[in-house]
Amino acid sequence: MNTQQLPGAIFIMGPTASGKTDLAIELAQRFPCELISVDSALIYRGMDIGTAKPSAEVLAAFPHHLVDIIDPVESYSAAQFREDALALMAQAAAKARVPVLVGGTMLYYKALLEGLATMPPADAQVRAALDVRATEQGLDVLHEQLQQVDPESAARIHPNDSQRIMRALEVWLVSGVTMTEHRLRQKNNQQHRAQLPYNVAVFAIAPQQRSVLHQRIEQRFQQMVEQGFIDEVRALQQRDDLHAELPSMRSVGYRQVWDYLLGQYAYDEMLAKGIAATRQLAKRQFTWLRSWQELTWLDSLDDNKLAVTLKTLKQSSILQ
RNA sequence: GCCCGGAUAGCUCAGUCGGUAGAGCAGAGGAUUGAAAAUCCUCGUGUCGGCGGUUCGAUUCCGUCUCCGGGCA
Repeated sequence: MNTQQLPGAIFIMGPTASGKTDLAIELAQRFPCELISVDSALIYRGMDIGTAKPSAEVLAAFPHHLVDIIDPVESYSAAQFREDALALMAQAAAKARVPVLVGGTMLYYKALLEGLATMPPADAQVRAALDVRATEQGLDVLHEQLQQVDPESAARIHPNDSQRIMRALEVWLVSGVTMTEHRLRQKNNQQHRAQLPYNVAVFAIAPQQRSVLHQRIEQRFQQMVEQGFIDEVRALQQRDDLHAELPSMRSVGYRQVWDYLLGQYAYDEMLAKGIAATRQLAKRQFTWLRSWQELTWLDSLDDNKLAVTLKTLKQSSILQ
């Protein structure tokens, strides 16, 4: 199949604080498109400052899908994202608008592009039980059990990787089928299934110098604090249904401010830890980006990046 | 001015009964299938403050100087 007959789609990836949103908006000003956020933190309502969510004004002028879609007590997933994004992309294409996926949650892009095995979703009760066992018996016992039921997953997953050990056990407990088997079935089906039915242009935007990104991250964190980030977290903490273990409250910055408000460390320490956590996030995002095939790199500081982007889009026939 | 502590990795500090040193944090690289802003793995040579002395050998002991704490005047 000739990809150029397919509807176009644009991915704008990049580490945090690289200017992804600005580029997306410049595109939205120039041709009909639908902005779809690819961000595991922007989904939460009431988490605005610390997630660097575009302002209400910007969102009103340039609506983003998948922003403010759930409450911080709830959780989302790569699988839900895939489903939501596919539906939104189809809607956009039906209106002859180009879907522009913008954000830094790289697993979401991967799930969208490559699909996921058909495995059971998270099961709160099973997870809670596994948590108790991990605390009482130790992670080793869980890893040993995984070794018994699914040796291939056990070999792949490090004995310290609590989250993956528990997920692999959860999949087996809930479905009665090992994760290895689920993934095998996916692999065998994949050949018969269509790829993502879009002609996709992938961009990665970042400053060329890591030190520049680090400066931007530090500045932005300071700004967040000046704009009332602490109060935002305090309000979340005052709700009696939120706690530090929730995915939402584990987000970069929120976790550090949460602990600071509990008196676990001093103000300066909180700042330093919040900034460091953001730098570490950016580093992990770079690891994903480097391993990505076929992407066009844009320098955040390059004044011509919009022109480069438009040229690339024309070359790949996404724009006339 | 005198007395007592300090001075070791980017930061906080441990240590070497004399054989040139190691943790945490930061940083770098990697992994990543329903929590992913999550979770996890790997990576540690630095005039051991300067100069001199003792010694086969000093970051370690001695002297002296500098700087930083604290105390006494």
